[in-house]
Amino acid sequence: MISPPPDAPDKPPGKQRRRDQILAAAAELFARHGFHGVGIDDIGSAVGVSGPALYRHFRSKDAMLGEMLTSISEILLDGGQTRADTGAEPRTLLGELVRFQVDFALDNPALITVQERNLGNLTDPDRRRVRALQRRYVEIWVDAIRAAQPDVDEPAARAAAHAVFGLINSTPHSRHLDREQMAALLTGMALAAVRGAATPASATSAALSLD
Amino acid sequence: MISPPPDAPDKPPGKQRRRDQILAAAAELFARHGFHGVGIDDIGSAVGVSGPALYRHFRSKDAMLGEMLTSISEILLDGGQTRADTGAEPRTLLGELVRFQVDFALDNPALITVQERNLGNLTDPDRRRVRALQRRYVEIWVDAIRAAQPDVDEPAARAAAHAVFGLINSTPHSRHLDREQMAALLTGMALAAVRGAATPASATSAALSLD
DNA sequence: GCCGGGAGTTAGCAAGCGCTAACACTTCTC
DNA sequence: GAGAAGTGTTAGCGCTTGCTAACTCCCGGC
Repeated sequence: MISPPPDAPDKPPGKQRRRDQILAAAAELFARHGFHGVGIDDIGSAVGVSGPALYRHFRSKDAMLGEMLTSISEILLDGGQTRADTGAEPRTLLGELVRFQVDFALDNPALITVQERNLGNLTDPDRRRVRALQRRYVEIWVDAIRAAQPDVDEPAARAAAHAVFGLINSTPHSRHLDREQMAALLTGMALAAVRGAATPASATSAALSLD
Repeated sequence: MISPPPDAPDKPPGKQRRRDQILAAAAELFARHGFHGVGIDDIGSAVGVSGPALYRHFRSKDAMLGEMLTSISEILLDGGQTRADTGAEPRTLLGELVRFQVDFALDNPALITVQERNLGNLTDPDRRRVRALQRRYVEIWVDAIRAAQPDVDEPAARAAAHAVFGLINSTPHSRHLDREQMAALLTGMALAAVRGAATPASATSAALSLD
């Protein structure tokens, strides 16, 4: 499920594959039933081993969720950062960020679902780590939005970023379009929504008027 | 001898108040920790009673979630249906629907969160009921979107509706604006997003161009 | 003044949970 | 070919969970 590993950590490659396989299965189950709704045995049998064998690869069930969510956050932050570092034109950068988030959400629906729903099930240190990474990712978006639309103040841009995430991450809940159509639709809607975040007071009446 | 099974929501008003109080507390807890992450004792102590007292009001913990989610879905469907029945002009109706959903999300963040995250924890019959109600609500939106923008085909309109729900329901995750500003921002973004759902193939390039 | 039943209490059960212990088998390495 | 390391197994522990049982208290109606 994890499309590209963030980087190849200096672990034995065979063991790393097993870990990833377990994490992918766990992500699917966590997404469907929630963290506490999934047992160790469920995860084990999903990868063809039974129960406690997982403790050869992870210290605890909490550690699985922790590693899952930190790796997602690192992938997103990394992807966002490299795109921001290109110094592209504001509207182009915004389009790139949207595309990136859309692609990730479409390719990893289970991971997106887990990240949205199970942040509260992390241990305190893990949650702090993930929150910090997420905050930096949001900051990239806030800067990009404000660069493209200077009339949006910072709190509004932050709220707008979260709203756009909600829009894009709605992917797992609707599956009636093929991938390319869905990507195009979400990209178009997300960019339009960002434009709609400007001058929110008048946006409503403008939207209600006929064009 | 054995007291009657308490599962009739339309009974004495005093008892009804207690039920609602319990459901509100449970919603808050379910939203924060997930269904399986909350114990009967947690819910009880949140309303000032301890543990098994809740079984005077609900048949089971599953029944609490079931009643919670069905009542949300009924409220949303009802609100959507009455607005659709006014026969208002398409763009006006769309604005009304957006406003309605925005208000509900801003006023009931815990309920919105539970509905988004804990549908999978329902019993099978409850889930079927909730799903049916939700489908009818989405259908109202699909019709409204297509009435306002006939060039959007039905599957795209359905996906767009889900995306707009994701946008609006992102409310619980961002709390840096006051209620009115937040409502205006979300309304503006949602309506812009719906407009952006038209002609998705060209929307991306259009959005990337300078205005 | 009693009494029937709604609403609460504590004790405790059966099941399920995460996790450890002890052991078995395969695969490198020297 | 022996040992180490890695990956799996089953048995079972201690704890928590949802829920029931048995009992108490309060309160309105006759």
